[in-house]
Amino acid sequence: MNPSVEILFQDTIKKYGQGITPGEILKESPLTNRSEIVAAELNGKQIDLYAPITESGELRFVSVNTPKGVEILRHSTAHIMAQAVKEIFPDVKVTIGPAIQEGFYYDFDSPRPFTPEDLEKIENRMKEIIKSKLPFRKVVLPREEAIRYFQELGENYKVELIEGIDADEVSLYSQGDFTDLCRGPHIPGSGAVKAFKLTKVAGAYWRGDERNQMLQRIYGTSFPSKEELKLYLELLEEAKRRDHRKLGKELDLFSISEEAGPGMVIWHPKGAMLRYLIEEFERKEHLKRGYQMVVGPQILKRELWEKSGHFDHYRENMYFTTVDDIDYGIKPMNCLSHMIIYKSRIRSYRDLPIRYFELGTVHRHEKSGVLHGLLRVRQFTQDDAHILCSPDQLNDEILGIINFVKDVMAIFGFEYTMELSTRPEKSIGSDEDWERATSALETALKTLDCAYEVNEGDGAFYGPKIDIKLRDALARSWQCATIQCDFTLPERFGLTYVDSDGSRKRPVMIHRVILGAVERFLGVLIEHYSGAFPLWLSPVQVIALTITDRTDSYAREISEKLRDHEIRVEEDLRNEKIGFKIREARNLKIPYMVILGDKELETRSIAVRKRGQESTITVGLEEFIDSLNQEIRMRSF
RNA sequence: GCCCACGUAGCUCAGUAGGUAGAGCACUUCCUUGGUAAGGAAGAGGUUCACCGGUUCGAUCCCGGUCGUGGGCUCCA
Repeated sequence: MNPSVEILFQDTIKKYGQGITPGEILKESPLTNRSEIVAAELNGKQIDLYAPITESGELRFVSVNTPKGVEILRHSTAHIMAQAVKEIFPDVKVTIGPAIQEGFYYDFDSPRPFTPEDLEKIENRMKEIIKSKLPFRKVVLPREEAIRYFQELGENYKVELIEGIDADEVSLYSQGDFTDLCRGPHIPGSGAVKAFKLTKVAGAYWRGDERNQMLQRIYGTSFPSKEELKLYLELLEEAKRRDHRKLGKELDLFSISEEAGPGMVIWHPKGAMLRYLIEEFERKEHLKRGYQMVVGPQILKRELWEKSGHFDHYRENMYFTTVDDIDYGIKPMNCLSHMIIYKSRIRSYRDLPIRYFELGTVHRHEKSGVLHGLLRVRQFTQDDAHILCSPDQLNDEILGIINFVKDVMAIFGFEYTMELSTRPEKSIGSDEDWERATSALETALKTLDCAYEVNEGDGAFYGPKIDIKLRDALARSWQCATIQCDFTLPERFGLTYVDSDGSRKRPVMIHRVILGAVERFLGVLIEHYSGAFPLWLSPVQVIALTITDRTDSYAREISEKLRDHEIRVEEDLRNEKIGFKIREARNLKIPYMVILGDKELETRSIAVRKRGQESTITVGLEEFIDSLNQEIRMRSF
């Protein structure tokens, strides 16, 4: 019998001789985007365009303009980079080079670090490789043979990788003289790379383990077209413009002083105002939802941290101090005093749920290398709450928290993703507890129709959790809110309540934050709004600009009246031209300028210029105040 | 904590084959009273180039260390 395969493609089945390749089928297909095709899928499995087909099935093509296609393109670009690196630096050893979210990287073991000049050289060599349109070839070798092959080349990392693969055969891809261990698939040839750029060098541990050898990682990216690459690079530029560290300085919001200490934020008047506004907002929102405000001490005796388990598990991240020969731990979390409040009297099931809220300032000794502007600091304030409830209240409580998060994020205009993390290998608590808590979290997510991902085994050792990650204006995500169930602390601290039958029961504790840390949230918020805060959050809402000093007293009168209506207003009475004052007010992104000259003085009016607009409108002060108040109430952007 | 890069006036940055440093903005004073994105002039400002050591007749520049910042890695109870 003549071996043949039946291929379903675009709703029709056709017979081909065995060994036909997707590339050949593509050539005779009526597809109009043939030049975009980088790989194929046979029965849902990705294969190379030049791979002989040996089984029947449904064939699809993968365009470079799809997420799957661009991943293949980037992965192949990483191989081309490795080829260039090996050609220029033969004594470098290759390790791994996957595609990642926005590009690719490849880790090398190099006797000396790469320099920016090296990157340029590598880029140039890559361009030559691409120009010469080298075909990619796939070879399948028995495992042992592949190990021998890489052993001879001295590529011990590859040998280690293959030794870890549980299969009889492994696939190798070559282009030119370069061969790499790889599952594939790959683009048909180096000519398919249209637009790439190497972006940075960095250190990275072999297999991501800090006990291992530090490797040299080169990051790059690759796009189907030059235009897309350009757009991406422009996005990076935009990100730099929005960087909260840059805007924090320009708008005079905060500083981090070497003198004071790394990871310690110093809030300047405008930044402190921003914080105050956020905190006021939070207090109100929590009171509305039945939380009680509490305040605990900044340092608590060391024994208490031993009792909670923090001393055993978290000591490295804590600060300690000794006063009158007594050891204290500076709090890295707020839960302990909340539990002391709970324990201060006997609780009935009628008291539950109890929701304690604290804008709690904590200190954590984060490793020096991880500090980053406002997003990772050593002292920060959490909008922290601990909910103590009976097991059957868990569902409603979690539902309430998720709704809280949804409401708040809508006000700021954030998009977000949710992740449910389940029981890790090392954990404490009974199966029943874990099941109940996990299902409570899951039920709430489903009830509220939330899209979420599950991270199996990624929960805390004391309970499952939901993490909410914000997407900022540049589609980067930041972990802010988190909801964690805890079975340990109520146990360790002997928390109980008296149930309806008179028996003592153990409450469940939920740790949760909505914004996370005020510092981090503000950092993300600054970038989200690009420093142009909505009126209700603007540290300065209105600035009064005078044209000549003839209107100085009128300006003072106007701003005083605005201040009487709790509008945050500044005056610019400097001996400068109006164009100059407007330019500065624009740079400071103040929502409203009120321009005051002889004309306005004469008619007792004001000329209002709104942020983002070129022209002014002349109105009466009362009318202006009314519209400001309305905008503030709406919290609109 | 690890790898790499960087650290010059309040800010953004230039500079020196190693001979004790400059611009713009900001600041002060004066002139200018000007209607929608930078009016003009003068002045002051660095305990001398993050800090500490070393090499040198001499170091901001070379070498070593420390601290800090940035990009990554790891971590993020």
